[in-house]
Amino acid sequence: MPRETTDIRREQIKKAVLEIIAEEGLHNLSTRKLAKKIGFTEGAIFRHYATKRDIIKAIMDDVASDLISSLRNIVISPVKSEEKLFNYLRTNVKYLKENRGITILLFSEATHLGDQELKDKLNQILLQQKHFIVKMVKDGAAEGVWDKKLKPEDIATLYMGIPITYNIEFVLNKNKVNIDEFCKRMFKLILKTLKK
Amino acid sequence: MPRETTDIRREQIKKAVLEIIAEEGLHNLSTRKLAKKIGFTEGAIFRHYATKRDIIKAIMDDVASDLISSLRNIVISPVKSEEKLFNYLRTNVKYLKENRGITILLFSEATHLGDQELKDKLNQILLQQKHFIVKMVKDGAAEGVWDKKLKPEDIATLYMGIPITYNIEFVLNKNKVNIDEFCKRMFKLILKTLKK
DNA sequence: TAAGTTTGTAAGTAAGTGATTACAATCTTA
DNA sequence: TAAGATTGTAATCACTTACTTACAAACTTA
Repeated sequence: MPRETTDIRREQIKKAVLEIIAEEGLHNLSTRKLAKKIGFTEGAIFRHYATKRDIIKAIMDDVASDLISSLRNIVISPVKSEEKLFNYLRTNVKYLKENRGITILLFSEATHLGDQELKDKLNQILLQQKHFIVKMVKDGAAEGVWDKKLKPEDIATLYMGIPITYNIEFVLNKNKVNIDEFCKRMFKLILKTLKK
Repeated sequence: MPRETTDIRREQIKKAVLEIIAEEGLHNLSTRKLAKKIGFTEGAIFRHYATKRDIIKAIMDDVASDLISSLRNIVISPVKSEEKLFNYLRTNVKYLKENRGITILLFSEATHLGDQELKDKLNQILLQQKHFIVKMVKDGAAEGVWDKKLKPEDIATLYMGIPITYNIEFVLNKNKVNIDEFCKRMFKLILKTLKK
């Protein structure tokens, strides 16, 4: 195997990790399997990451910047609250669908890892998302289109369940769940909850 | 260790499995640790269950009968739809909180196990719950208190996210989330969605 | 081009995994 | 009470795990 820079190798490793997790779950991710997938030896992996957990941590940092920044762009976009919230939901669900490995990492295994550092990272990501929802709901209320008596934090909590539920349904029933249909239906309900 | 019947041992084993999962996660459950927790040898475990997976399967069967039957009792109870739905939510969330091991098994690891038989069992449990929600919503609509134009299946999907979200928040923020407060706030939102 | 750094390999480590075996103690039943 | 079934133990199986070590090849810089 030809030499490559650590930066390139790190990206390859993270990518391969997510593929394995998506296909076989975190519990089936071994450094042996990982090395084979990338096409070099186990020793090389530990040249670029000190431990297996470091790879997971690096991936969670990626999510924190990738997903969160694309959601942030929606939150600050100059469209009406209603359209904005729908865009947000669609982007959120789509991201989870197209990044199965990350979803598993976030909502299943990481939640119960016992590893406090990983838990903190996850918590930060979720808190950031909640913050986005709260902001959108507040803006909508300020615009006068949504109920001002609602607690935005409660809406955020209710909202958070939607992408997670989608993921579970998707895993269990595979391709049966259409993403656009799903988002439209859920959005309709949330909208009814939000309206005066 | 004194002799006991297989029935008694099976219960002890299942209980110990759930304790270990609740404390350390499924990935930290080994037959060695399990034997130590119960107080006898590994060989004894395999006297009462053929494989480790068989234990997990047995536990999921327990859930299917325990939780589902207590939820069924609420669904067929002779109270008003509104009260019924709240009781349901409270019981559901409470069960998940008080049975952390089962929750982990259901919503995290089992979802991504790759084991089709376990997936099927989980799917059955979730479908049953959805069916319950659909029935309650339909009954409420028939009574005239709730919006008949709503698709009960959509409400069921939205509902399903609530207990799961509670669990994630509970794991990440530990005791900070009060169960009664949480249920009341979420119920209020669902009710607004349901009303005409 | 020589010296030092970086990236790879091959072979290994100790520790842990689920499961099995041979055997003994205890219970049931004839 | 004898025979057969059931439940336990201790030792061990073959295998996988994350990670390390000794060394060589390739790249960088003087």
